[in-house]
Amino acid sequence: MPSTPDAPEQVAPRPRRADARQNLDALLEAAKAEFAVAGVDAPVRAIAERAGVGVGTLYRHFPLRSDLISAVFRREMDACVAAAEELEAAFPPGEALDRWILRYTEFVATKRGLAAALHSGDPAYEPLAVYFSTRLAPTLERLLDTARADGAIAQDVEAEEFLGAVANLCHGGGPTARGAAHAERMVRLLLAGLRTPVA
Amino acid sequence: MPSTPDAPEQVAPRPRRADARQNLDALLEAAKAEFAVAGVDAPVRAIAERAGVGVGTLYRHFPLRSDLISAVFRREMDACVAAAEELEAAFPPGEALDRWILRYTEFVATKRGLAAALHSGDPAYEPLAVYFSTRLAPTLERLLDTARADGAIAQDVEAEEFLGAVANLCHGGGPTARGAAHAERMVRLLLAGLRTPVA
DNA sequence: GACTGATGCGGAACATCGTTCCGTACTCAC
DNA sequence: GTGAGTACGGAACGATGTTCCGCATCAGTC
Repeated sequence: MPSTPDAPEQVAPRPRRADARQNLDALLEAAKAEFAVAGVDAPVRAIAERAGVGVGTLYRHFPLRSDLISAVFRREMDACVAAAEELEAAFPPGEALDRWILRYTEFVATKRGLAAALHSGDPAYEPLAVYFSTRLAPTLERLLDTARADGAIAQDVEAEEFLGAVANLCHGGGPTARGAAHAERMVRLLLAGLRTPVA
Repeated sequence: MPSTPDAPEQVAPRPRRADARQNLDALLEAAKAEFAVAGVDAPVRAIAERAGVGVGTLYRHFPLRSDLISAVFRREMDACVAAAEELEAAFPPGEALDRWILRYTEFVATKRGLAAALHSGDPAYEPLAVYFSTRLAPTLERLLDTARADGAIAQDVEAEEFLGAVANLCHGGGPTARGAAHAERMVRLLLAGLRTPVA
């Protein structure tokens, strides 16, 4: 990851007081959970309540709704990137790739409404899109390169393109349970496709 | 258009009283105008005010917000289909095709937020998606067939696929003025592509 | 043309949302 | 322990979608 500073600082620095740090973490966790069940349009009050905190506290840490969304997603993207490193260490390249893509699928599946937010034209989400490209894409690219060098996959594919395809598979079908299963089948199909020798 | 009844009746029949019919038309016109400037999320009160009626009147005609959206879009899709017939009569096949696609582009451009609504999973929008496929796609298919028979275009393309591509070109770039110009350039490029002889 | 029941209208009222504000409580360095 | 400053909670505000009902208006009938 060449052009990204190692720890892209939060917009606001981490709070000095211990209770504030605890609340911030609780908010991020609660927001993640609410987003998973209600999409990114989850009510602010529900998030605050789940975190055991008042809405004022939420707004202290995240002045705009989009700030909270961005923070949660950056956090989960970072976790996704970290998972890649663990998987690379624990599994052979082909299997690491498969496992990571399914991990990524899980990430995307809990982000109902995110695509709409990103395409809403609201400039508040611009940094999130950039973060997506500069963190996730290089990670997958590395996994793909390693797997290809190992002979695990045959096809050549753009990392960003592949990430987009998987995201579309997970979102396009709607939020039904049937849709989720369908999405996973399609993703596995994509992964199988990577094994197919080039014509 | 084989499987579509000629006049797919409104969910509610047209009102008996003359003033009610007038208000309904005013609401549809006002909603179209508001959607064009504010997207489909335009406030209900703004639509009612532009139509010169109270919100109660709006909700009498369209019990759910999605009912109003559906009604406006069906009306505009019908106008789009009607435009095709006029263009076919007035222009040679190739030019009729071009002009219709640009007409369709204009239609899609004023529908910010519609794609998100359609993919929201809300079943209220299902009939709208069906109407899209059963009205617009056959229309374009006829235009394409005629143009191909006339030798105006060389490529073979699925009507629905082409409609989707144009819609994505118009929505994907965001709602900026630059985006609109960009979209039209890309659409014209697509149309030019249809002329390219097959490899 | 007047009458009258049915039809439709307007906008106040309600619930919910994102966001702001400020008195109060807590924390932490000394 | 103490004080200064940080952070908290939730009431309050404005905007939204939606409901409700007293009142106006229309369209047949005599």
